[in-house]
Amino acid sequence: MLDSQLFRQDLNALAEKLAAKGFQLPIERLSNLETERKSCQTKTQQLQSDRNNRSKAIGKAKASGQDISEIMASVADLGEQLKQSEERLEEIQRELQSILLTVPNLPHESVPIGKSEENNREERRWGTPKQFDFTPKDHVDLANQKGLDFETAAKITGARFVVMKGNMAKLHRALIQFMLDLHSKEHGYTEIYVPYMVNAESLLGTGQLPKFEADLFSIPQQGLYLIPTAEVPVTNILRDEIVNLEELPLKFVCHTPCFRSEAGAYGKDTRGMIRQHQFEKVELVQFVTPDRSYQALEELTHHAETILQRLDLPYRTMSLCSGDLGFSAAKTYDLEVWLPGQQKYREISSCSNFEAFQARRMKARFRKAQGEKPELLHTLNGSGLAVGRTLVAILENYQQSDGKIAIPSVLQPYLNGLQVLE
RNA sequence: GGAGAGAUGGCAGAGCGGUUUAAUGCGGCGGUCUUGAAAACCGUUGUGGGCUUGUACCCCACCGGGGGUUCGAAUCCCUCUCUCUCCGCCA
Repeated sequence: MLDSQLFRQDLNALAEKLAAKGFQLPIERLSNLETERKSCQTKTQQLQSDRNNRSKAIGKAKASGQDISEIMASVADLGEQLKQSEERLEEIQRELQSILLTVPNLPHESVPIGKSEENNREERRWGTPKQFDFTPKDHVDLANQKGLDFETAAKITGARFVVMKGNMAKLHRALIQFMLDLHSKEHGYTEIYVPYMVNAESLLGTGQLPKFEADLFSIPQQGLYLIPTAEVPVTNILRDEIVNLEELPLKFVCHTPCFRSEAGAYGKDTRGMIRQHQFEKVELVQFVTPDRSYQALEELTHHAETILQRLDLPYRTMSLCSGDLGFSAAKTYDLEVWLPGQQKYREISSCSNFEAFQARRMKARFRKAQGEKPELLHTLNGSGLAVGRTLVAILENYQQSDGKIAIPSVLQPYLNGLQVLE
């Protein structure tokens, strides 16, 4: 959420900035609501003040045994007036709030302006796509005899799920372990375990609600949702909290399954495990002071890149343009890994700085020193990495002419020294 | 699943319809004293919002969440959530 003060100033300037993100600000409606809010709030508070004073007077008069009928009469009409005023104010504020909750974050000044992913800016490339002396297969063709089983998953659940068996399942697990270990041992993240179901407040805090309910799996009976990313439970750890400056930065690494309905992606990536309803992800989350959040974004992105480098997977780093930025993000780097089966770079990580956007929704704050006013934190997160897609990248990049798949050396210790997946 | 108890400021803990917009203690911060520190003493110490060019002042809201009764609610009523104790069940 943006600072509500912004909506009381130059709405046209604000609207212009939001237009870069493809959002149309309802200027007239906002300015009308804001005008009415101001007069209604002032009036309501005046009435409340009146009521408080008269009620106190009644209390005192009663205690000293005086006649209170006169004061009681003077207060008679106040009640109804106050009630109406309070109800109207509440209505206005609810409306304002419901608009504010659907306004996306503003892009950072360093973000390229553009409409779609074609306008994303390539920041750097790492590694060279391997030249195969045969036609590389995609992961589905490669793995259907090696333990990736979409048909069984379709039977027991439905489309966009997978069953993994034997060494394929172990390789998948090894990736998770490798990523968690690297980030916690070398990058200073604290490993954390969280619930895979969250309440609506948490989703509101990180920005998935109220706008993107259709993308979620929900459990209406209990009023819970399956998490679409660990970002939701982990970031909400600091909801309604005030932390001390000395505790910052807070850095968490967390492995969870992620559940996404993929509504609106019906035709996309139907083959294989690029786009599943359930997938594993290792997520990096940071809470930092506002002055160093952009430095933290560079660091966090580098932490995610390190995984790809250690696995020797070629990738490129893209800076998303304004129109391609997510709802809550001020700036995002996507990491795209090379997939020989598709002859394309495909997203495998997304690293974002949300500035105070999520923190304001969550009331996640820090205090510089005893007695100082609390300030909003900046929150960041990034995949480090999406595990399913990393598995795909390994299968496709490490395939051999004999159809077997070499195991990256950094993973072998996690697989009892296994060198080849047959 | 059954029975009961509870949720108050950073923490502990009183208040159970007005005279307190929450007593007291601990902790934090500032000061006095001291070569310095401790102790003692004095003062101060929640969050959000409104008004305001900004500050100060002033005002409003907040005693787990929501709703109600009342001129007036931390206090009474309803409801939800969470915590604890006992019983049952259980990985």
